[in-house]
Amino acid sequence: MPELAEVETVRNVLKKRILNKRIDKVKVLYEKMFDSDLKEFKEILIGNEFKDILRVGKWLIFELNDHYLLSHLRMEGKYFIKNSDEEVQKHEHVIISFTDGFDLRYHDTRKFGRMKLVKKEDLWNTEEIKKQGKEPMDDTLDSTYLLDKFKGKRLPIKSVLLDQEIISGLGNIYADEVLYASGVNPLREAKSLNKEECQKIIETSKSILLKSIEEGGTTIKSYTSSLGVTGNYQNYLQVHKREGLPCNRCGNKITRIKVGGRSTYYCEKCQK
DNA sequence: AGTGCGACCCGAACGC
DNA sequence: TGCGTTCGGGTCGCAC
Repeated sequence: MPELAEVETVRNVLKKRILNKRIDKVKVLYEKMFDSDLKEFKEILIGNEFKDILRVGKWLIFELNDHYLLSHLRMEGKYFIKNSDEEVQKHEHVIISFTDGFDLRYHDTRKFGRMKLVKKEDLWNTEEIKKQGKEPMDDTLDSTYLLDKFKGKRLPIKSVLLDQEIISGLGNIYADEVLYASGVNPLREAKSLNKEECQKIIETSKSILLKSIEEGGTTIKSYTSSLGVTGNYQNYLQVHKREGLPCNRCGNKITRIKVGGRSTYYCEKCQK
């Protein structure tokens, strides 16, 4: 489940491998992956090269000459670098071949990921990008901002942390970890959080994401990739996927419940 | 506007 | 063993 830390890891790894290489061929095997015109997509990519890779929230942004290619990995999207003569595997939906004989291949078992091409000048007017809230690492994310966003919200704080329009980058794993580290019960109405608790959420989400990026993200479902994107942060998880195991703070058993249809792990004793 | 829920997907896990 | 069923999880779109 790529969240901000995993997407950042993919960005860092890809940057070392695909920048400034001429694109020779493009093959799209699952067209619904695209929100933009497929023919135009191929025309623009062929002969072009990736100049840089950026990231906004969980969106990967490949910079071309006059365009950006936006890519969202959703649940299980992965990028592989493979030799062009290697057989195309099941679930490889987009294949971008470079003139040096290597491919960038997008692999997505569940086909949830999306790609979209936008003109450079339109990037910040693109709906998907424009609506992203502040990232935990953004120094302008403060308790005033959060209190304002939480105002009047009766939804459980867990669900609100997953809302990318408020804080951008948290997913189901880190939302649980942040709430545990903040000592906040996931079921609390967002509007009930005070300034100190908001502050705590900001601090812990920043430190948890930074630590996770340092560790190369979290690998829950183990997979091997030719990119070597196999993170270590799963070794640091305090509550996620730890149902029935003792809380590292108080020894109480970690509980698993459903919040807004999502699995949520927390300690009933430590999180008030 | 805020909220709730099914749909999109498919492999893995589960139940019998 | 083998088969059918359920689950998961980010985001969108629709209904209330």
